[in-house]
Amino acid sequence: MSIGLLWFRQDLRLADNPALHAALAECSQIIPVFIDEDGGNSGLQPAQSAASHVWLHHNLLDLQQRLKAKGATLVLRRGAALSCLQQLQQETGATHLYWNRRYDPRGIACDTAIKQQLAAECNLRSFNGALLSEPWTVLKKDETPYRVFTAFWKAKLKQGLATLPLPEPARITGPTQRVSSLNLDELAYLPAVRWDVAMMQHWQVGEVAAHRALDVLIEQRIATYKARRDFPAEAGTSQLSPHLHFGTLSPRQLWHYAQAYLAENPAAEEGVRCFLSEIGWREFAYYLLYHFPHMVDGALDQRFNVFPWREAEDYAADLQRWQQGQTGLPIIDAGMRQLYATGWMHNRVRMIVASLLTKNLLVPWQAGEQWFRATLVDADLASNTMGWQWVAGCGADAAPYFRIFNPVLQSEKFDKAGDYIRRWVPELRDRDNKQIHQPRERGDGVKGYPLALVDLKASRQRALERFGVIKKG
DNA sequence: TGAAATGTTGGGGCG
DNA sequence: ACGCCCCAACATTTC
Repeated sequence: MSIGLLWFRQDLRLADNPALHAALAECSQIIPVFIDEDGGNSGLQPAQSAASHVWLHHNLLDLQQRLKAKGATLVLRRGAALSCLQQLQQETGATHLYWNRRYDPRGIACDTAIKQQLAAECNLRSFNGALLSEPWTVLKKDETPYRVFTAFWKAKLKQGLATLPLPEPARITGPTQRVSSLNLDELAYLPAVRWDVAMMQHWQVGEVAAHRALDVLIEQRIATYKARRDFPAEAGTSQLSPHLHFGTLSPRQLWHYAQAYLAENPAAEEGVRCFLSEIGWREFAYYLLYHFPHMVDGALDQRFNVFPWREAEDYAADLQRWQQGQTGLPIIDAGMRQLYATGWMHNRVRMIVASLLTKNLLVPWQAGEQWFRATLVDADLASNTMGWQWVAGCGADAAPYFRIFNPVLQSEKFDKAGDYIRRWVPELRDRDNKQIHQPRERGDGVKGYPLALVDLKASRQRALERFGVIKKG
């Protein structure tokens, strides 16, 4: 008789789950487990990913219920993964251990140690559940990793990605013995002050909800995705990012459903291709993180190691106004308030607010990345790191140093009627459609809204001068 | 997956 | 009728 430990991490789904699939094929009893590796005093403090922890709480609740309906009970533990798994193996006499791989440096180090330590007691098997293909399978001719997205994506598409998603199992047989578990509440992923309740009104969590959201994307949005995704007032994006982060959807499922839709609707090709290339950017993010692990906290482009960002005591007040959506720049404040209220921000606006912080305000990208990590329900180390470095100009395929967004022009272009701004900055509701994009100036008669934090023209000039140093290498 | 400065062109007003 | 100026509207270059 074989007993399999199935370790859930960022793959909180039953369908298209390779580790689960293999465990069911090889074991007569399955013990699903989730470990709170960052709880207590180890590693990151909870506050550093507060919003996504709220999502995680609800997602674990969903997984618990779905597993129970199939016949298994989710075991919750807290602590270092290695010791938790060692203990579980001894308690249960498990013969196998299964997981889907992760690609961040800490995760890889942890998993490698487990493989070494548990190999004697357990048959260990890991799978790809998070990516279309593994990072090490795509390299340039000279066997070094790509640093340019289009070349990377072309090479990846050329691999052929035809594998069909795995089905959801009908039944998962749990162990005959009782396995002790923490209660979900003991993991304390919900905050003491319940700001999470309002935030979660914007979301539906779990695997069924993920597939509903996918249906909405395919049936209502993907055909017009290319044309509509850039307008933050519209529901033109997929909004699947938290589902991808926690794995209630796999990129392989997205790929398959989108291709199936395309086969029936050839006219939607442009939209489908555009959406799939966004999945490609996610692949690229994981790929870069795997090949260049120092990206987590340092610039990919080493020339930026000596870049003269402002010092913390100098930028602290500006950073705070940016975080609170009180910069006096309408599109910026709209975005930052949407983020704080809903745990999500439209991608176009993410680029605009990030450009302001890193270029106009010369605040190091790490400070912005940290705030996004704390406030986004989709907070994802790989995507977040790549995105911020891309905007700051120190990443792969990065925006050149001179590409500085003008938030007023961006606003006029992508929120022409001011709907997005009015939704999130009610102080400006009564401005006309021309005025609503403009920075708050002295004597413009608007009440209860701050004067602009920076002069856009002067701060642009300052950034050009300072970033110009990088150009010379 | 820019913005701003600079260059070019062509229509209309006007002397 | 003609040249001149102005200035959109677009294109190109530079940061």
